[in-house]
Amino acid sequence: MPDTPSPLCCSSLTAEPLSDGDAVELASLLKALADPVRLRLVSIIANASGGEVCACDLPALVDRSQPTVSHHLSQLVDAGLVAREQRGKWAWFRLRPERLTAIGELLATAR
Amino acid sequence: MPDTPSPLCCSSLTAEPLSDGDAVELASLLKALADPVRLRLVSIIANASGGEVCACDLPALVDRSQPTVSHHLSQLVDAGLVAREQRGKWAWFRLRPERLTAIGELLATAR
DNA sequence: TGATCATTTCGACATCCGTCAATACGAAGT
DNA sequence: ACTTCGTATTGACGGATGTCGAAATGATCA
Repeated sequence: MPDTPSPLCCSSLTAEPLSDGDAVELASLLKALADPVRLRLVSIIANASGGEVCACDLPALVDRSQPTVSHHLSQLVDAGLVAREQRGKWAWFRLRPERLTAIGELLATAR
Repeated sequence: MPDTPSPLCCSSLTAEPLSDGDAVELASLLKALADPVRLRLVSIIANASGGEVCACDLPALVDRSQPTVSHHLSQLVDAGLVAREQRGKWAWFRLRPERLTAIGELLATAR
């Protein structure tokens, strides 16, 4: 699990043509976000009071089975967009804003 | 073909939980971008001198067959990220920066 | 150690997606 | 009209993805 992925920090879509490797990495990041359920999970976590949400509440909020929600959360965590913390028997999730804003700034520099 | 899609303009990921419909629409936009070949196409177009590229050059640049490139370009056009113009027998493509920056700003407002 | 409860993993299924070869379409020129 | 050449569409194939029920894992408490 790469904690500090490489190309997000400096590359811009418009500064120079994307290398093949950077394109694959950026695509996998965007793919983690490019699903309605995962987008709603992210926005729910972002809007939670205290900035964190218990996994136990999420299946009802996005109207999916508990295994499905767990699957989507894993993808968000793997992409580095969301952080997972185990507290007692509950799992809590919070946003990693740096990652989101990094993607955002990369796209926002289009000209 | 919606020329002015609704939720991109005002909604933020963090302002309030995404509605189901907005999530679907945003997801389809991100999905259009979440592919290595399409990302490279976008960055190639963005870096082209004159801001536009002839379709005839693209298969070689992204190392895919002509039908595959045409398919990807269609998806980018359908998503409103790229504009297509027929000139003689050649098709030229240019970026639609507003759409890219809109996505970017939406993601960049994560907190 | 058992029992209980929250979460993840597994297995299966249907659908979607990227890809190419073959074909069809369209615009220019002869 | 016919040919040529660039681009789009079709059809098919393999692999990835979203989904769920069932079973496995892990953590707490009695």
